[in-house]
Amino acid sequence: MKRSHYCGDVRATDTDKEVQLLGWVHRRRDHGGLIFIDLRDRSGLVQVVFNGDDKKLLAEAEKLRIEFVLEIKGKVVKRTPETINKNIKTGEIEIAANYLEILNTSKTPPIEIADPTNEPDEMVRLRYRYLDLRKDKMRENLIYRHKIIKAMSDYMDNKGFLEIETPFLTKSTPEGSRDFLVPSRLNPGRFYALPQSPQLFKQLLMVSGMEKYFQVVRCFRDEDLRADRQPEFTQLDIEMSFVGRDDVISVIEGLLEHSLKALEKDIDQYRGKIIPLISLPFPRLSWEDAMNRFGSDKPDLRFGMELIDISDLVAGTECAIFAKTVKSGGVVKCLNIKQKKLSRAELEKFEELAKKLGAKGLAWMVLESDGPKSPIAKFFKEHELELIFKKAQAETGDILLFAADKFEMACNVLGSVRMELGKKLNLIDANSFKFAWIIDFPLFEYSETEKRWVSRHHPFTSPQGTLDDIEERFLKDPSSLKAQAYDLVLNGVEIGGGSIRIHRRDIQEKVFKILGLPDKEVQLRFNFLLEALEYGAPPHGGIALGLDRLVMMLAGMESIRDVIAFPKTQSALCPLTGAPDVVDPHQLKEAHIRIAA
RNA sequence: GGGCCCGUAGUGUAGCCCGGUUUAACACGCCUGCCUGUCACGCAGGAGAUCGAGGGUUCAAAUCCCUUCGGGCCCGCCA
Repeated sequence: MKRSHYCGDVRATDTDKEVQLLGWVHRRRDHGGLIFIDLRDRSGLVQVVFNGDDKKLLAEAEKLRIEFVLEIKGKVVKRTPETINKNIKTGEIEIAANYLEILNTSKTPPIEIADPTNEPDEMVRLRYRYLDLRKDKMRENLIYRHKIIKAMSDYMDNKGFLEIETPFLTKSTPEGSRDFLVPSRLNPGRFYALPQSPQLFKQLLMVSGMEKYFQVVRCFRDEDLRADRQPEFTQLDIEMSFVGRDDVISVIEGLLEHSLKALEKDIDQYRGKIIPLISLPFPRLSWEDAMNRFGSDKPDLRFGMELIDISDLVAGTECAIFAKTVKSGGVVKCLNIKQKKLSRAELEKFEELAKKLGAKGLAWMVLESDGPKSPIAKFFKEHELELIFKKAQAETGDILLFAADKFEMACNVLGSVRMELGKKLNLIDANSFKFAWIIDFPLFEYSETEKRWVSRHHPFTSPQGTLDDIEERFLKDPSSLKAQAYDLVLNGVEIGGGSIRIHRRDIQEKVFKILGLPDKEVQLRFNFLLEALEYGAPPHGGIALGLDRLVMMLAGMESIRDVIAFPKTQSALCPLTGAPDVVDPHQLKEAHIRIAA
């Protein structure tokens, strides 16, 4: 049984041809003696007519219901001008059926496949995912995803990269996210871990002399879920030998340019999608600039409203909160909301948000024609206010929001407020795609919970500078050490990150030491890496792109789940299969596992 | 671990604030009948809901209170 055409591909040029179609009943319009069926397959819709000339066939067609699976044979006929349907690709023709076989019937589906406006509760969508995936939106998203990943693979191949698979059953490493563990039946009491990323294997492949590696690979992290985070997700993982930061960056820029262009070819398979126009090279911002100007290490560059640092202007004022903050090494920053009205209640909402994020408060000034209305204006002298207004380019009708805190806290708080304002005040053009590189990240950050310095990227990231430099600067101020790391950001979302790696044992050991990892632990967990670095490891570096997130952004979706065929709920459950589930006691016994009750 | 929002026929919603004229409404879908040019077909009729679950307040609870379950968004977490 073979089809002659896909439903969506039949055209006026096929007129008078006998065709054979396979598909699902999308909609039916039963006029009694005349029945229309919209037949759907992956390619789209075509109208099939049972015109009543053949009474037996018509009687059979009367049995048809939504989502029945059919084999249809018939003749392609041109529609009369007044019956042409411009809304579908096949609207100039229809199929005059002369044969119908019902290959399968269908219960009434809990999801209205033909109605794009009716989107059921996500629980229903995931429970009946195979039906949800029949809808245009999801089908188009999955095709779009396939096309872009295929284009990426082709590009990598053309550039001489080898796709090499790395193990899923691997070793748990300290640092980083929580591992998913897999018990080893053959080795009682021992566990594999699913990889958080193929990081160490791709480095070992560089030691192996593979030079250019890539992999479209699943990664696993047992952390709490978000709209853009799933416990398993897909990366385009890349590693190269003998490269520096700019080499990696230019590969990715070329990759994205190529892949987005390739999407244009198949645009009719995912109508409604925008193919972003991008211009190379992407802007680069140092981490510090990104924090200073946008209050985020993944700034959304689709709108302005940058943060303004007024620390030097308030240090000597009588505004105690501001002056004290600056004196103790913190910063005072503000946002200028140009010519927008916000009620006192709305301003208080933003203060609430700031406090939730850990700020002590959020001060505001409403610049009215008769002067600034503000709880804190009285602490400033006239000329002090004027300097602040000048720096913030504030004029009557503007509103200023202030945060005073340690550098990162003040930036993050105003950065979040900025994003909320951007959404609330409609400053964001949903059709624009702003890529940017964030570079010169700090190598370490201090973990308050662990009371020690931890890697901001990962412990294999090469520091900027020489070994002596590193020792000296670490002793003086660990936060001043910069990493040879880079993140790719799109519209305020981190879609990739990478670094030049450490390829010398002595430096790697030094970093482990700084991180406070006991020698024994290092020996146990990372000895294989340290050893490998001693056998002619070339300088190398790479990057990984989060493909789910990238596709989500490009496809205009708000959730990563809309570009994953079978995702999990926020509590990491699969409503379709019921995973995770209890297992048979025999299986537990074989895995040498006892459940603590 | 914490904050916020949601849960009403198969699906999407209204009703909830301020308890009683509600016999829980509307749209889609479903069922029956009619219909030869529709394409969101139309027309006539019909079935379908213990209002997530449990408890409480009250003469009276979808509506108020408490508990609990499930879903979503966020903070923490995500080298």
